Amino acid sequence: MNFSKQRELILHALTQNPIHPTADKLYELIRPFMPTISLATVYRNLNQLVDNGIIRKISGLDGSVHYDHCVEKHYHFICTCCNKVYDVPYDVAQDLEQKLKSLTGLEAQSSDLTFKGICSVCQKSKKGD
Amino acid sequence: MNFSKQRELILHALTQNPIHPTADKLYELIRPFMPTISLATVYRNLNQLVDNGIIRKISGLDGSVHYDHCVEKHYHFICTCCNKVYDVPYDVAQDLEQKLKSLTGLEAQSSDLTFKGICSVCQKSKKGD
DNA sequence: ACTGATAATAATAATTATTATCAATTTTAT
DNA sequence: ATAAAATTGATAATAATTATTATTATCAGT
Repeated sequence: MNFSKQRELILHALTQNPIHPTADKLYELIRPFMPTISLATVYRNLNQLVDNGIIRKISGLDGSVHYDHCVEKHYHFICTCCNKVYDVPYDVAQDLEQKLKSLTGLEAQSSDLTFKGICSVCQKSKKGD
Repeated sequence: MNFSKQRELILHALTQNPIHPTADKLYELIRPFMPTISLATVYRNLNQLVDNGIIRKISGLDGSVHYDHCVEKHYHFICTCCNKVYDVPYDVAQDLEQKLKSLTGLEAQSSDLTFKGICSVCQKSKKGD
């Protein structure tokens, strides 16, 4: 992977906006700084960054894929009401790959744990109605 | 939900083909038995069955969503080589929602754990080359 | 500084996946 | 049997992603 301004911007936008954005949201975030950037470039770079283990994909939300700049092990909580993605600390479940191997023999390179529910913000606003 | 032949067939195809198929794959599987069924009907019914907790969605594979007839708690292993989806028994990780709550306070309605790696079939065939 | 090889880009077309629309048909409860 | 509600097939519309193509940027080696 060579250096490119576009890739820098995408990575920077991901790091500065820990909102687990989609490719499209990133495109929006970056355009003010580089109006000429192409959506295809965003997609291409995101895929490359994922392939190189620099960022992570989060799927599970309906429709589009979200991205996460944080490589440290952690999980996600998706609010089914506001669709926000929250981080969940690693100690909720540890060494899952190891347990998988000892129980089934399968060797996983990665694991992805995602919870779904209603976040506290949405629970409060619902009560307030 | 009313009864309909189409829904019966979709559910039956899912149960008889534990390959975690996509909507499109199910369409293929069903057409020999009912050539007039519409792809839209397949999508519509899958969504309804998911909403009623009769089947489950599996996302995480690139592209399309896969479906699982089994409602019993279990997880998945996706082979990055052949793209097959294997079932992983529940005892690999138990009571995750409870641990989430006690550690973070978040209340999850569901959790989804997916491993990725290369299955034994693909590992063997690679060695054989 | 210049060059060739390669990688990356913008713009857009193409593809794939899914949902919405709607008139016609089927199912269910009366 | 019949009316209301639900479901269907066909297709259009939308959304998400990937592929294409001509052009431009990067970088190691002159």
